[in-house]
Amino acid sequence: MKEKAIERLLASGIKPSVQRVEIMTYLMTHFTHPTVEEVYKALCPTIKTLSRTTVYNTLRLFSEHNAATMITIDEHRVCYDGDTHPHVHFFCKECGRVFDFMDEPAPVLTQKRDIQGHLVDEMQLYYKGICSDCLAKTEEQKAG
Amino acid sequence: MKEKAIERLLASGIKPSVQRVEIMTYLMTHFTHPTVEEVYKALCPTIKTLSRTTVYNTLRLFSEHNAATMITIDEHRVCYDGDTHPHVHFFCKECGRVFDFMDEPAPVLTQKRDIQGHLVDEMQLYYKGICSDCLAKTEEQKAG
DNA sequence: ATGGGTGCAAAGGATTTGCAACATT
DNA sequence: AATGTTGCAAATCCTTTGCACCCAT
Repeated sequence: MKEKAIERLLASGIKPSVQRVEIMTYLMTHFTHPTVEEVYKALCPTIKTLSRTTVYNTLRLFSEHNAATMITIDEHRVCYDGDTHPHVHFFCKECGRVFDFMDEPAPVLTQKRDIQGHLVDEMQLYYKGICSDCLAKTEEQKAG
Repeated sequence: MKEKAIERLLASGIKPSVQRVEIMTYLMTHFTHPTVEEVYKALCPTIKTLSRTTVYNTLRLFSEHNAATMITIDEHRVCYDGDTHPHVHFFCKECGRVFDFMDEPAPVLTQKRDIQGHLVDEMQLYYKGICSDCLAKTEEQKAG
C-alpha cells in the first residue's frame, strides 16, 4: 500500500516524506472522511513524534495538489477524502458523520472551466439530512 | 422591505423580533453571502445593543427554518444566503468571496428524499477556483 | 408572572504562526 | 552547506455556553 501512496504523491508533485506517505496511506485505506484530529490520533502510535501542525500542513498540501479532497460540509470541522473520484457526500446533521453516495449523479469536471470570467477547477455536491442510524434512534425514543 | 422580511419570518414560523427583522432585511437586500461578523458589523449602528451571540443564534435559527441558507463552502467561515432558490455557489480560493452562478444547473429538491435509508432534505452544489478579479491581479504581477 | 429573546463575559475548540531543530540531498 | 520538512508552544480567531436581564404577552 505504501508504494501506491508514494506513487500518488509523486504523481501529484509532492515529495514523499515519511509523514506524508503515512498520512496518504491512511487516507487510501480509510474511507471515513477523517478530520485532522482523527488522522493525528490514528498515526501517533506509528510516528511517535508526529505533530498536529504536520497533519494540518500535509492534508492542506494534499488538497492543494488534488491528491485528496477537502470537505467543508460540516460547519464545525473540515475533513478529508482520499477518494478523488467524483461522488456525492451526505452529511448527517444529527451525528455529524459524512457518507458517500456513489450512485447519485455527481458533477464531473474533466478540465478547468471558464464561467463568466471565473476559473473553476473543482466541483462538490453535498447532500444533508438525517442518517438511517439517527432516524432509528429517533423512532426508538418515540416508541420508548 | 421590512414588511417583506416580517412576512418571510412568519411564513417560516419565526417570531419577528426587532433583531430578527433587521437581520432578515439585511439578508434580503445584500447578496454578498455575509458572515456572522459582517452582519454584526453592518447592523451595529442600527441596533446599538446588538450582540454577536444574537446574530449567531438568529442566523442559525433562519437556516434551521429554511428562511436562509447556511453555506460552508469556505473552510474558515460560515456564511449565509438570503436567496433560498436553488443556485450554484462559487468560492474564490484566493480572496474568499462567494459568487452566485444562476445559469448553472443546480440540484433541486422538491421534497425530502430517502436514499439508502438516509433522509435527505437539502442539496448544495459548490464550485471552487479563482475569480476573475484575482486572475487579473495575477496577470498584472506577471506583467509588472 | 411567565416564557421567550437578548446580550455580556467567559469558555471552548479548531487552526495558524513563528521559530528552532532536524533530515536529506 | 543548503533546502525543505517537521514539531513545539503560543497566539488567534470563530463559535458556543451559562446566566442574568428584559420585553411582550
